[in-house]
Amino acid sequence: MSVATVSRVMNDRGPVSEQTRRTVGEAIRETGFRPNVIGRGLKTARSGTLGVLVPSLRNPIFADAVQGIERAAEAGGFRILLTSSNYVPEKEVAAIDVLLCTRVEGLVLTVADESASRALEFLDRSHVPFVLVFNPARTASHSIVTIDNYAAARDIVGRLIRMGHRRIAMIAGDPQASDRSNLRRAGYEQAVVDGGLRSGPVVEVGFDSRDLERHCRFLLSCDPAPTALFCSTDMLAIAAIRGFSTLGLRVPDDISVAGFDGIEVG
Amino acid sequence: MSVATVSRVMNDRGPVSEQTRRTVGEAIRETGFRPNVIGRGLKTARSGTLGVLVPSLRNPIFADAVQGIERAAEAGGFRILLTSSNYVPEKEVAAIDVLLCTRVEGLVLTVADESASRALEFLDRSHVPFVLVFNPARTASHSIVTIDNYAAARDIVGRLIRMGHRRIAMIAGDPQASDRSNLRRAGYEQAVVDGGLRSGPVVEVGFDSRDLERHCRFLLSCDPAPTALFCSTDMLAIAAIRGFSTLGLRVPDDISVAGFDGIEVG
DNA sequence: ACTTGTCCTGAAAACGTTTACATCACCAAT
DNA sequence: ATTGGTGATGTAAACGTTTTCAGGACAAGT
Repeated sequence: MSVATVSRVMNDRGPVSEQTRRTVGEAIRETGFRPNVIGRGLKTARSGTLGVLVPSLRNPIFADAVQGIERAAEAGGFRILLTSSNYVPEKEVAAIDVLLCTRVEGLVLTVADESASRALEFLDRSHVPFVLVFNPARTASHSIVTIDNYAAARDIVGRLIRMGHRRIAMIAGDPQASDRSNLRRAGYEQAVVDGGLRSGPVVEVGFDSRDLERHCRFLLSCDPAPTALFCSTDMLAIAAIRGFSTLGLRVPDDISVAGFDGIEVG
Repeated sequence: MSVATVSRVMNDRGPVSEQTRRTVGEAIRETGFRPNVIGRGLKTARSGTLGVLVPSLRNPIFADAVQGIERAAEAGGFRILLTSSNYVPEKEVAAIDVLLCTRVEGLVLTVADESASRALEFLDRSHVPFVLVFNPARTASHSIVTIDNYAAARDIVGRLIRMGHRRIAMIAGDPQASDRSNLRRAGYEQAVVDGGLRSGPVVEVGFDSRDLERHCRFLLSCDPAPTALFCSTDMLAIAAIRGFSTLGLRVPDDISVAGFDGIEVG
């Protein structure tokens, strides 16, 4: 019973007599032997892991995405190494670097757009396959999975117009931080023009949605006051709903609020 | 410039002349050399990874927990290997097994209580340190991090009573699935008794909270109808709020709803 | 000149696997 | 009796590190 034989038994590879197969099997059970995948990895040059990088798990859209990635990875026999950047661009590159050191066989990631180019050229040099999620394609050679932010935003706002709204405000994310925000805003503008309306009050907010109540108050003070609000993310929409409700307004009775992402709220 | 020297440079360990340090540094930069942590792991018997197992990332309470774990792990120089069980007990044990094969140096996990004993004896045999989260301690020798579900539930319900409610319903999770649910229910009963009230209508639901509207309708049909509802999780509370609102009720005007977990909703 | 010490560097073993190759026993066909 | 094939098993090298050990160079103190 050499190590080679044990390896053959564990992997069902190569000829092994029924006799030894049993013997080895018993020994494994008795000793609680567990193959060391890191030893295996060294020989086979495979880690069996995929790296995942998201800004934060506190946004359900990323949590959902990770959940899906995990499910798919498991089905393919991969484990996932999870890291989050907390929206800090430097941490993105650093995190990718440590993932590469662990020899992940692939990466699934969402990066802040401003740092995309830095992170991307870093990745390109690494020759590890990667997929961008929620990020617009920078060059044709990258795989991405995302949605048509422009068209979707246009559709949502179009729907508000068809519901009879004539004055539609928007809360947009930081235009520096993300192309998504810009695309969604462009969709909004297009829909408003298509509907023959004037583009309503638009406020741009950073990542910090804590003082959203202030923005809500501003929107209400506009003349004419908007009857509907389009937010570029669901997280903003939720914050806006809360903001309006602290201000004594009812959603959707007093003002309609539409979000973007389709987060599951319970 | 032997491999030993390179190793010394990379780890700042042992004496290296300034001259070679520079030479090696340049070579590393030129070739884009990245140390192979899995080779290192083989020698040092350290993987630098922690295993994390949660039921699902779709429940924000777990997503938040994972986020926190990830932050702490990173601070300690660890990476985390994330798996989820989807509430399937068999997958829990299987997942733990693959994590052990990858030689995680520790585990942080939330298991379904019914499978706790199986998973736990499995872990005990492995001699890998682990911490249970959201799980009640089974034996004194296990590390856990959780809360006093009983006392917290009692406090919440006590607060509802102090707010003037005299008829308080409860929606409890599956009593088979989780001790949490039972403890929270016991806290509820205690608070009701302490308040000199009769224990209101209580419905028990499984994992599937989709037909919660039906339960809401049932609660409203009770005589006397409850003026407040205590739910054993925030997810249930959210679902209940939605249920009531489809039924045309306003929360909290028409009925108060209290949850449990402190999920961040926006 | 000699020891002694310090600083630097390389050789080699070890970690736990996989795998190419060699060996051996056995049986069948010539 | 030889050859050849087949199936079972062992040997040893290899993967990329770390680490122990053994030099080698060189200066300083005797």
